[in-house]
Amino acid sequence: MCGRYTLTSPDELVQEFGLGELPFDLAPRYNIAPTQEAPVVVGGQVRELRLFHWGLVPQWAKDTRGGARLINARSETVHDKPSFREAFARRRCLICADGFYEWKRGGKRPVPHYMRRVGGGVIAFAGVWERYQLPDGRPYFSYAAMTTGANGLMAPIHDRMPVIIDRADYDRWLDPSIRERAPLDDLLRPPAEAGFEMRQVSERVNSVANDSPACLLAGPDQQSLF
DNA sequence: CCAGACGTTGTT
DNA sequence: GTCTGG
DNA sequence: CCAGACGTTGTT
DNA sequence: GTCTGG
Repeated sequence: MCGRYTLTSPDELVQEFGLGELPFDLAPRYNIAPTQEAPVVVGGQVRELRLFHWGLVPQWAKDTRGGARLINARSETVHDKPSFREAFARRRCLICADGFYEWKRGGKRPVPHYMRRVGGGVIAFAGVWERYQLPDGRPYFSYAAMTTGANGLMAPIHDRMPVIIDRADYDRWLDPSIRERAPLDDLLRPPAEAGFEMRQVSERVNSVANDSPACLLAGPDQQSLF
């Protein structure tokens, strides 16, 4: 689950996360895919926007590709999986998004759907990140998106969805002094469906080469945007 | 002790 | 690196 | 997540 | 079928 998402209005990140200004240019994105770079918010003294690669590479991995590249982390088990345990305890982040895709399977081909806040708006996924050392000594930063069970809106499409952190909980999720699972448990439940909307979208999104507003055209007739 | 896995998803 | 399996 | 490749040899 | 790339 959660293998593609959007960040169509990056300018909203400044206000949403209380950043001074964007530290780099961000183009609107309609089809963010694993291995690509995308912005996340990390905590510490102050919140900071960073560009990390989607697909967590553990420090022990032989390289940054292949099987040791983890795009999702199950919230139910993240705290004791060797690949995620330390990242969950010490390196949590907020993944900057404003919608995400899920494919409904069972027919002859998977049908893409898109969930967003009603009318749009920033969505922060719960993430964990890692710093990997490349052979030449440079760091490679990466992240994984936490998943949880589907809420009522998602259930007809798929049984998993990303963990979504409410604005009021940003500080707690990012707080590096919290290293246990228990004080974060209530943040890892399926999001309330109120305030979200979902609908079928264009199969254009299937190909990562397509990163344009056309990905969001309503399916199957693809005649209109939201 | 060393060797080998370490993850999620969906599908069967 | 750390845990599990043999 | 889906799309697309998946191989070697010898010859140019 | 399975792996890699984006």
